Amino acid sequence: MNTATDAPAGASSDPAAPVNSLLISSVRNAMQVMEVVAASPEPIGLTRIAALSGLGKSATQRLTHTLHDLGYLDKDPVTRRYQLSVKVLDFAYGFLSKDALINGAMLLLMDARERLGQGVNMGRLDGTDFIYTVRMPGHRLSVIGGLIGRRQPAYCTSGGHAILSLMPRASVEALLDARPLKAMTPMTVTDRARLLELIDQARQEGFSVTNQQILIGELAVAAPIVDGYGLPIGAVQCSVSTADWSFDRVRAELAPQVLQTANRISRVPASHGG
Amino acid sequence: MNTATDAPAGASSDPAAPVNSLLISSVRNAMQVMEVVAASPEPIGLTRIAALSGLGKSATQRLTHTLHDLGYLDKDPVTRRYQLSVKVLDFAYGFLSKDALINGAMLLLMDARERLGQGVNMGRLDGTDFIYTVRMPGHRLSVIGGLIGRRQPAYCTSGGHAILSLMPRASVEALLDARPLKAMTPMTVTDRARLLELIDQARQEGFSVTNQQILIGELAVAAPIVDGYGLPIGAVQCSVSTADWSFDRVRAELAPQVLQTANRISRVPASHGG
DNA sequence: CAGTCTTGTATCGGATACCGATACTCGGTA
DNA sequence: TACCGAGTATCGGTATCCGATACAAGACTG
Repeated sequence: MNTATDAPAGASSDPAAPVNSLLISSVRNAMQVMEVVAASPEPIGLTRIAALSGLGKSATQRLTHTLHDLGYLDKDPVTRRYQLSVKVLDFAYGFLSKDALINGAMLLLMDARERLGQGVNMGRLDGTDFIYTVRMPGHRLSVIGGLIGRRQPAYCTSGGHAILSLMPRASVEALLDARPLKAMTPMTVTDRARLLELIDQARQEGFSVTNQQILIGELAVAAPIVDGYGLPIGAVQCSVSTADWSFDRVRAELAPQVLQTANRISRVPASHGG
Repeated sequence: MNTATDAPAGASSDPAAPVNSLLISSVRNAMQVMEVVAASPEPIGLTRIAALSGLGKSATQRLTHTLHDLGYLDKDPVTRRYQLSVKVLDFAYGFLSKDALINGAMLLLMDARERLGQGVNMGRLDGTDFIYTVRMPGHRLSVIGGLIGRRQPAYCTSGGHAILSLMPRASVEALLDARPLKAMTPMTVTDRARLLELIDQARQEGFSVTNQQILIGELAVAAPIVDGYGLPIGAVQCSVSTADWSFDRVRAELAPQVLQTANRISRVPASHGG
């Protein structure tokens, strides 16, 4: 019974070219489970994983079992809840260790931290998010929770503004329209036009300073890193507390240093894909 | 308890309990692909992935396609080679952000870095490896390549010795026997008896100092972190260059501080699973 | 402590969708 | 031009997932 007429129904609707390569659903499902577990703020049980991932209980059971067996999920023997295991750091290491930008930037970031006396970070755009790839914590607690892989919506981070400032207008607008602009704090700018202004300003000045957009009491400054063609591939970022810093002082004292560091990284020979 | 009466060889084979839950092979395969790509020192093509993972070309094609489509693999449009994408950092963040030990230790590690004037790290055991979970780079280049997720055989790292020193003798021997003791440098101790001595010494002193076991020119010192039951759950580690430090000076000046830091972390209330 | 609910574990069979085999496209090379 | 190696695509058989279902084990109620 060759279901000749039965075109590739289901999700992908492109009638023209649903070529070979449909997705392998179990992989999709397994990754879904991994993401659900990763996103859960605490160890998570089977039923909950099934609910959040939209998979059936049986499927979830086999998936968790498989992932546990492969060593990617730890399972509390008494509560039977799952969480990610250390093994996922292998992927992080695989990524970090061969990313040219990160390796080229490390020393310059360490230098910058020393000169600034503040923690500095590096990150890049992924979809509509700004995601941290390097964190150099400063001398004091300051920005705790400074972990690699943290994501924040690009529109409300200085790093996001810095990168967007060197992207074509159309891409910027597409990103802003891609999802609703939610306020994270009472200070968060969610007005589309105002955001475009801020991004324009960042383009003119070479850096972006944001005021408590993500977190009350946090000022952040960032400058874009560019590749050989002048396209933005990341940003250097530094955040400080309003307890110790004013917006203007950040602009005057930190911004130039952050900008300089970003420029230096941009010039590191093989930092960019080219 | 499956005492080693007669383990029927072959694949799964445990005659008693081949219960439900066999592994989902596509997931196994997908993860295999991810690991191969992660382990490859440079972007890697389809054929090579297939060869290294032991999968067929068709299967590999669909797996890479799927993983690419899901956003876990980046594909160079011209060379058609794959590498891990930033997205894998989501898993790292998912793990790091909810690991109690890491969160509890962060501030103390920053403190330690400041007091020592040296970079400090934290890590734990995973299988036979010591794996870094926190890296606080020091003021100078010193140990570059200091990336999260890096693995090293436990038997030739100070962190490994520190952790092993508080494990039951049988477990230690099992670990040492689990795989051949290879020398990473001419200085690497690969004699089983000698390793046991070093681990014993670490137990007595509370810390372990190693001399160029992994890398020529690198001295390292580490002390174990314990949970409420006195069981080792990680180690604080610090490595310095033989250019600036002697073995004895590390013992005299760094070891006590490292030990103290590890003890402090051990006492952080909710740092351990309990 | 019995009843009830919720969560995890297990089994089974049918339809699905993986994977092996095979062939085509495309660049680079001799 | 012929050759070669790497990536891409198609197709069908059958191994294998997943839905449906039922059982076991705590947790909470009354």
